[in-house]
Amino acid sequence: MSRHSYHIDIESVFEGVCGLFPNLKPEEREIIRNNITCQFYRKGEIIYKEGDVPQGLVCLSKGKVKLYKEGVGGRDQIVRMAKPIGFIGYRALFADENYSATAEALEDAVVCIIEKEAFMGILRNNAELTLHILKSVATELGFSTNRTVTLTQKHIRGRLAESLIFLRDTYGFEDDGKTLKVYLSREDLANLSNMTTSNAIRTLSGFADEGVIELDGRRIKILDQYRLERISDLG
Amino acid sequence: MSRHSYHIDIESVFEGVCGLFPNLKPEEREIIRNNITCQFYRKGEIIYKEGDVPQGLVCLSKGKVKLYKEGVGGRDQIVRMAKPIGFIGYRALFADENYSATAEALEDAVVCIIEKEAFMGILRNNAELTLHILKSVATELGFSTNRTVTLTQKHIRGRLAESLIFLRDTYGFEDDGKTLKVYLSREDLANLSNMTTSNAIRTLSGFADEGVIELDGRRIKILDQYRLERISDLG
DNA sequence: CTCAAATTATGCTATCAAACATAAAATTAA
DNA sequence: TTAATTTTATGTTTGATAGCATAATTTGAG
Repeated sequence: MSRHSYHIDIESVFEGVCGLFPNLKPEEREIIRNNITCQFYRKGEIIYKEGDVPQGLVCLSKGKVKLYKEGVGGRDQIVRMAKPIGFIGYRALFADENYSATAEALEDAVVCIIEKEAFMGILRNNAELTLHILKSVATELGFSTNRTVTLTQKHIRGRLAESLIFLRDTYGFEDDGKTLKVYLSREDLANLSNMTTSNAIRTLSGFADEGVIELDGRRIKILDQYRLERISDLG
Repeated sequence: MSRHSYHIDIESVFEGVCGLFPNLKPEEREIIRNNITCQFYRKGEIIYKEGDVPQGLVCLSKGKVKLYKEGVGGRDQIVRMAKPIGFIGYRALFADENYSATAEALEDAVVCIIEKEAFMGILRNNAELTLHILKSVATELGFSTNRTVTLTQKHIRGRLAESLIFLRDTYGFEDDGKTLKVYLSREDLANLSNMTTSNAIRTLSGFADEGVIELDGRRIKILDQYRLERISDLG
């Protein structure tokens, strides 16, 4: 963990962010350039909280972030896992609402914010860009609806297997081609899969006993992807 | 139920649809006018199926529609309840995907379709309209995420109470100010609330015994909104 | 109208997952 | 380092909800 503040190369962060937008005009790039601010967050720090007012479009330039909602009985539900380079918190911004989830850094992270009105001004004059974003949000709505069904209908093993597959698809593997490139606590894994921590631990051990995965602390190695997918599909 | 095809006043349907869009230019209205087709569906008929390819923007002009996904173990999950005048199936259209849910008429319904390319052409040149739609979809994504949490974390009574409140907010009351203006089977109510039909029947009877609602076949009269909301909030 | 099918109702049983308890191991702080 | 705290692990109990069975009622088709 870095002791003092981390050096942020704003120029490269800016280029990274712009790379997410299709066909920006020079004057639009300039507006973004003049309305972007960066910030460093250490592992475990909160980037924004459920209920906060969005100040702009938040871009995750470095580090992984979990987004979660506080559940009815204290149990959190992770609703999204973000990776760099990508946006977080845009749903609330575009819906003109307060944040509906809390964003927490899972690793040291660099985040930049494009000031709200500057960005919305670009959108109001760029239908292509707005349509591009609409497509992303519509795709995400599809994921969310699917998730509702699987989280409510699959059994514990199916839900956990699906989460592992989801993590594989989101973050990929380490160089060995087997170890998930994300290191979550059992509690986070539980909150992602809608189960208690004990059940996440138990079920994970079960998968390990069956030889589907291998565990080493928070390292999860997927040994048998086919069987994992079958467990997920069968519910 | 009308025996033969129902007479559809295309002109008024067209005006109804355009009323959902802000500030349409005359030439845009003209494009829509020339690319709209109408169809009548009887109660119980399928408007489109999960997996079908969207042919355009579908507008529900008359009648109520349920949208559901087939669940893992045969149990369906209702993901949206649509009312006139409003759109259905737009998520798939904007995400450029096949439909992710099936749309079924709960009553005799009139539906019109604005041909896909004609409509997308308008969007590509109208950032204000696209932004307006983006806002709607972002708002709906918020609902969907909320729903995931409540459906997974609330107990049966809380889920059913929430569904009744949702139906009240969506369809409102009959003239008596108490009877829900939508008549669902117990199975639909169960599929909306993520529970078995038996449990929907049982829990509904429980609410009636407690004097929170009054039942008369599919008529549901909400007698005590405050208590119903408390049941929903407590989970 | 008459019969068949679907829906609603209710009781009983089985089971999955939560809750609780305890302890070992790992991490963090002093 | 040691002590405190958090995380992980595992066993047992409890409880909510699904599953099944049966019957009454309603709806719809012919």
